[in-house]
Order: sequence, then structure tokens, then C-alpha cells
Amino acid sequence: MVTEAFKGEIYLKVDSKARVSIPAAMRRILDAGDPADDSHTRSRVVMVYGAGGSYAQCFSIRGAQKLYETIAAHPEDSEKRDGLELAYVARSSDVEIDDDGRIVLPPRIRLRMGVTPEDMAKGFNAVFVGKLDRFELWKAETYDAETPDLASISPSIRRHLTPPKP
Amino acid sequence: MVTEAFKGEIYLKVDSKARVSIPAAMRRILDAGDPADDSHTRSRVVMVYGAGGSYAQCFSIRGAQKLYETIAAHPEDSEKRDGLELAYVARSSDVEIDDDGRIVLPPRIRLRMGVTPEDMAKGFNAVFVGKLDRFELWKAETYDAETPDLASISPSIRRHLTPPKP
DNA sequence: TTGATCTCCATGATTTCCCATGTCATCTCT
DNA sequence: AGAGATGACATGGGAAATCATGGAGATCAA
Repeated sequence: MVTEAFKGEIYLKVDSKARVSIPAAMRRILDAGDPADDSHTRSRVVMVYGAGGSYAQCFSIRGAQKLYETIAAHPEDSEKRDGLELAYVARSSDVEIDDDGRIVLPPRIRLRMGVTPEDMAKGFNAVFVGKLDRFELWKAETYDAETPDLASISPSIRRHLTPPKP
Repeated sequence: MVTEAFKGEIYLKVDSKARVSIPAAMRRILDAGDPADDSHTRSRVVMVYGAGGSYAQCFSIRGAQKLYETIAAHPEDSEKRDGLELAYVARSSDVEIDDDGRIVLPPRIRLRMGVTPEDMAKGFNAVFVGKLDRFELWKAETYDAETPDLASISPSIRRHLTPPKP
């Protein structure tokens, strides 16, 4: 049922108006995952900044709906439910993709990513990191610093690529 | 059936006349959720102050109708039904949105939010907090103090994203 | 009349929209 | 094969529209 998935690390520029192009390949997945009713012409991306890490998590509309169903499965008055609503609903925004394939990063997302006023004045680089059902959006500098380089992770990771025996 | 939902945390100013702009994105949802009959030109928001917490809960007209149906599903003479009717029906007001997109906060709502006379004299900041089918309206100061900050909630929250076992 | 409330207007800031440009990769035609 | 056309993408800038907010006058109730 997995149609197509977010993949890859794509570096793109954010300009001084906080605009970024969404990588074309990812944009196509977002388009496909946005039910076409006539309340909105353009497709959208759901950006979450409440779930930890110095990056934003991004979902297609359908991806976000699945997330909300998971949240709604918790009892209405539970603490977990409150926390999840705070992290993934209150601390999220639906962002429209304009006709040039760009979005404007909302202020809170920029905050979460660790974007400084100087970054904004000059523009800065961001990385889109595909994670199958979602992608993450990082400030390039942060991503490069916090992400283990390939040499160190790959041998152990590879070992787990074989499905575990039942 | 999910049309569109309230999301995000938006900080706005309340002036000394108790006026606040409703964030444009939320206003659009309220507009869409207010059936257009000619008894009212302007759209409205249903503000509830009886449900606990130091904030007001706000619904679109349609959202409130759904709420009333839920309440009506409880047996007529049950204690739960009485409580819900008091909290969500008696202690609520329909507030009109003016042509500039603003509302005037009713006194009862201000009371619930913990707004002091000094706050009113100078004006103060409020936060609109989206929760899908409704949004909450807080005094900014209170919200910031009572809401766990991002760093502290996130690691534990993420762990709970797995749906609860039935 | 005196507050209080409602309407309308003004303004600065932001956001949105539209068009232009540069750079690739691909395609077409001789 | 190579020159040039074509089209998709990323990026930049200016003009126009929207948004939040402040204040002045009109209206209403007591």
C-alpha cells in the first residue's frame, strides 16, 4: 500500500523571505497525498515542530491524517492525548505550496530549526531528509554537525538490513 | 469528512477595548463552519468558559452543533449530561466576528483567562492554540508558564506515538 | 450626559503573487 | 555527433494584496 516514499538528502537554499523550493521528487509525493477536494487548489505540507530535535517533521495531508487517527485512539482526557495534541497538532502548521513549488517557513518552524536572525537576513541552506512516510527539514549546518558520517554508521546498519528471523 | 482543522500556536494582541484579531487561517475555518442563512451576515465563534482550565475553548457553529449532539447522547437525567450542559452550553457565548476580523472578548471569558484590570488597561497578549475541532484561547503569560516547553516533552511524547492496545 | 459599544478609516508590516533569470538535462534536426 | 531548441527546476526581485492593530467619530443605553 506504500505508494511512494520520501527519500534522499537534498540541500536547497532558503531566501531572506523564508522561501524554499520543495525538492521536485518530494513535492510529487505531497501532491499525491493531498486529497483533491475543491477547498484548496494547491497541495500542502504539514509541518510539525513539537516533537523534538532541532528540525521540523513534514507530512503529506494523508500522512498527517493517519497521525491524527493514532492520536485520537487515546482516551480523550488522558495525559498522553494532551501531550500528543500539543506536540503534533498545536505545534504544527499546514503550509501551502505555491505555484513555483515553494513554501514559506513559518516563524516557529524556523525557531525550532535554530535559524538565527542573521541566517534570515542573508538566507541559509536547508536539507530535506527523506524518512519514508515523512521528511525532516534541517538547517544544513546543524544537520551536517549532528549526523554521524557514513563511515561510522554503515557497517552496523548494514548488518540489520536482513529481516530478523521469526 | 475532516474538512479543515485548527492548528498552530498564534500570538496576538488584545487591546484595551478587549478586541483581538482572529488569526486569518482560523477565521477561514470559522467562516466555512458557519451555515450561511440570512439571520446573520457575519460569521461567529462559540466561546466556552465552563469547561475548566484557565483558557476559553472555541468552536465553529458547526463544531458546536456536533458537540451538542454528543452531549445529547447522554441520558436526559444523568449527572454527566447536567454537567456537560452547564459547562458547554450554559457557560458559552456566540461571538460575532466584525468586518475587520476581530472579536470582543466577553467579560466572562476574560475572567476565565485570568485577565486582570491592569491587563485590560494596557492591553495584553493572547495565544490561539489549535486543537483540530476547536481552538483554545489563553493569556500568553499563562500559556507559556503552564505549557511544557518543547525540549522537555518531546522525548517521552515520541514514545507514545504507538497506538494504545485495546 | 456619560460611559460603553460599534463602525469605519488609517497605517505599517508582512505575505502573496507574478514575472525574470540561470542552470541543467533531454530532445531534435541536420 | 554536435548545435541548438525545449522543458523542468531552483532562485531572485518588485508590485500588489492581506493582515494585525491603533484611533476617531457615530450610536446606543442608562
